[in-house]
Amino acid sequence: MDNLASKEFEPLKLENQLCFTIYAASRLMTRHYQPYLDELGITYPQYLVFLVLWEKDGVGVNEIGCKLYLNTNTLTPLLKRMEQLSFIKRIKCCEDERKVLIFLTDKGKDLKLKAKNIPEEMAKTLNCNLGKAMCLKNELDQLIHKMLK
Amino acid sequence: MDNLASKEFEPLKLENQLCFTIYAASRLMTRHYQPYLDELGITYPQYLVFLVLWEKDGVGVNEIGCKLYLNTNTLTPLLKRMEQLSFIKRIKCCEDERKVLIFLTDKGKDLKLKAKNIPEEMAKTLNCNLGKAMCLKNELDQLIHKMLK
DNA sequence: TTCATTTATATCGCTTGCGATGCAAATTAA
DNA sequence: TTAATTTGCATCGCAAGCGATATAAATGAA
Repeated sequence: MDNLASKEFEPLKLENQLCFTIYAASRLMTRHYQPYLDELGITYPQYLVFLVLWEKDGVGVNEIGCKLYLNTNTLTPLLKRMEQLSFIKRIKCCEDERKVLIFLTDKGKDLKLKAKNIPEEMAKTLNCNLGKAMCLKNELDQLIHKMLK
Repeated sequence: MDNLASKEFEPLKLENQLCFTIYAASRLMTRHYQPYLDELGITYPQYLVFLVLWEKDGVGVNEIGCKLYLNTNTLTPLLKRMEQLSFIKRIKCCEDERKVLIFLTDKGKDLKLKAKNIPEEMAKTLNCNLGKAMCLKNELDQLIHKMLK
């Protein structure tokens, strides 16, 4: 890290941008998942919605949004596509007619089995040690926490 | 990190996904830049193109794409919008008529001065130590390197 | 030279992502 | 109870991203 010691650290150089590294890592990660998700017939953001629903379904749109930091203007069309693919059902809540509850269909539930090995595959292909990955995740979580304030 | 020690580490849990953390950090980072970029009248991906061009302009579309890991199908419309805003000029290369060289206009060059303090502002608002940030960046660069192979 | 291949960029269609806005149901205040 | 406000979701419009495909210029092979 000569850049740190050197007096000519250039803040506007691309290679010094943490933000760009995160941005690039995110897009490359999505690409890296794609072949595996293609097999399941889903996209990466849809995969994230599944991760939420596999833990607990019958939740409102906004509850999914809170967990993924996504607004309804992104989620509504995304969820409609997932419904079109019959992975989920969108059902109006009886107690509160404003709410739309999201339920997994059998097809959606079954997908969990097919997805089971994806994290392992990722770790393998990225030659990624679990401890190190969780450490990196922790650093990023701290950054996220600062940005949410 | 009890998850690491515990036998019930659930690979499909959202909170255990490094990929999601990177994805979330990327989007939140873009949001975090937005007020600053709004002042300049540019978007975040456009800012990245500027970072490339401020270092060296008169480059081909593909050279920008290599540095940002973006393809021409993303860059062409993006660069056309930047030209519409008269930040850049797209000029056919004489020696090789296939190439389109991207040049900054004066307006585009002047923007560098206005952007000068953005990295510093970011570090400040994120309460981010330079050494730690570069360390995190280094970790992510290693991950990126694995995904590019 | 002529035709096939490669290279550089562009076009098309689709899915995010999100600001601005709309709308109906629920809640609160008066 | 009635009106104002809040809440939850949807719609619209635009800018990325990107796979698939197209096109024209350059290069290479015959």
